[in-house]
Amino acid sequence: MEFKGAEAPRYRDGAQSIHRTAALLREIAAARGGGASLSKLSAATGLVPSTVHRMLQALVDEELLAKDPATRTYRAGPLLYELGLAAAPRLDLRKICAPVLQRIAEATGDSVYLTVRSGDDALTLDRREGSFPIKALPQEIGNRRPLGVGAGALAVLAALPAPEGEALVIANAARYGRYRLTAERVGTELAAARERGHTVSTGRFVARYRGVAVPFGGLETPAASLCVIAISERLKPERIERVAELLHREVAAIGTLLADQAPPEPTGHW
Amino acid sequence: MEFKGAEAPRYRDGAQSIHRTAALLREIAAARGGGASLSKLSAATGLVPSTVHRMLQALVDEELLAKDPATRTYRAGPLLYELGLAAAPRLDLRKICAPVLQRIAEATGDSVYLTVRSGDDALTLDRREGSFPIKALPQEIGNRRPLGVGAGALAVLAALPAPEGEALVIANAARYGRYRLTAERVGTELAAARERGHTVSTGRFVARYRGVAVPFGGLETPAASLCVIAISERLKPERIERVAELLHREVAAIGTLLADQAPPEPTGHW
DNA sequence: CCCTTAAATTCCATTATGTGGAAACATGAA
DNA sequence: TTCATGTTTCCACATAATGGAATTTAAGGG
Repeated sequence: MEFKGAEAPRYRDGAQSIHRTAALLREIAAARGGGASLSKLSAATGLVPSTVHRMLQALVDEELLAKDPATRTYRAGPLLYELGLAAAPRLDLRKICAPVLQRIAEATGDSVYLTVRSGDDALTLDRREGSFPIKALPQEIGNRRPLGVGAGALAVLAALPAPEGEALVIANAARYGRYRLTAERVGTELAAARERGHTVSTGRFVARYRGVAVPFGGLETPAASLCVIAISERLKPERIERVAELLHREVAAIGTLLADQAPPEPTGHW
Repeated sequence: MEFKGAEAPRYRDGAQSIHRTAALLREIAAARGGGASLSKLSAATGLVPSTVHRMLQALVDEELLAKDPATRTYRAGPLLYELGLAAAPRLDLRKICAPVLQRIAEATGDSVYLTVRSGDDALTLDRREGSFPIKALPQEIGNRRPLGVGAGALAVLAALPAPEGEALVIANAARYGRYRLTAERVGTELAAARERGHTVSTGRFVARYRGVAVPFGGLETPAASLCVIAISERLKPERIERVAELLHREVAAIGTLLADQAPPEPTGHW
């Protein structure tokens, strides 16, 4: 058995299949909207199509994934939902931030995103739609992308201590190409974001939308960000500033909410 | 490689590892409270301990599971939660039933459970606590057990067409031993439940609690049940009848809610 | 405390299992 | 139609997963 793709086997023992399976699952959670095709998954994981096909079939058999026969795309399946129920987080950031998202959506009329770090990825943890008729919904709840891709995911990086953030940019270097980015570029943006206190999306990947995000957490609590996204015309420079200020105020509010909540439980994840 | 346990390889191709992994994950979701130990998982899956150990380690590496170092038990990990987010169900039974559970909890003062079918298992989809100080909380959200074990899971069976229900009892025959049950016994209880319209737990597995459940769904919508659980003293025969009537009324209410909702989407799961 | 038992973990020779190349088969575009 | 792209099946091969045995660690019991 040879390796086709770039990633050398990062882990030790006889568990290649489990690591490959996990990589596939994460990759499927990265797919927007419709789901992921076999060839996309093959390219993204560096596994040959026949292997991916066989694995996907087994995962569908187990209902970990579901296959749309019309489009031949794969998406997260019922068993994943059910297993997720059993993994209720200790610190339910989604619940805690729900009223905050609501408030921002009402105040701005635009879409609001809560993004957190998960390993090398940014994860869309929650979303609220604003009242403005043209919805900017580039991300679904549960979607993943490399840290640094887009305003929300860049702000998550900015929530981390600088050395850690930069290390993650390096770690993700190989993945940025798919988003028309480079590690250098992300590094520069990250530094700029630290200066400014907020991020603005470059519109490099999704042209018609623009986003503003403010980081929070990163030490006791997970690195995260609040992000407002709208069509570009609705986010001209002067409004960006106003939205950023609003987000900063709400981040402060979350800070006090978290201080109340978080009894430093030794066990486990957020 | 030989097979130690009872189950012969149910699936075809070169995907043993994926099926074993899925079995492990399901088994961990079956564990109450603290989590599952390696030996329990080994026994439950029929895999030798060294194999289970290696797989669990890999799953923990991937954060699909988390290990409590103190008790050396395994439970669902953060990545499962995150992947579950991406698998939002089309028909969100949990959301739809939320107000119903709330109402029942307030009316009875006892714990209320929403249980659904997932393959050969019953799955605790949601729970609400009543005001009575002694809480009957034998199940956590996300917990699994074989269909037929306990009032709620027996009522789920009763929601299915009789032949299908009986077939599932046969399919689960080998698993009932762990719950001090037999397929015959479950079959009898199931028949009785169909007569009566509701189930009452025998208290065979959890002695100090008693439960009453009423089935619903099973055709267009997934087989499910509403269940009220309390300490045995609070569920004497005459109160059981009154609670069962209340549950029947609420089941009817769900029926109309579902009729409004469910646009028969061809794709996928509930 | 020490002794016994059970469970968890590591090790490693063996081979069943997963692999990936190649070829067949679909699908959709021009 | 033909061509190009993506999906699926097939199968000989060698790697990766396996499980028995040995070792280590923890949990009781007296």
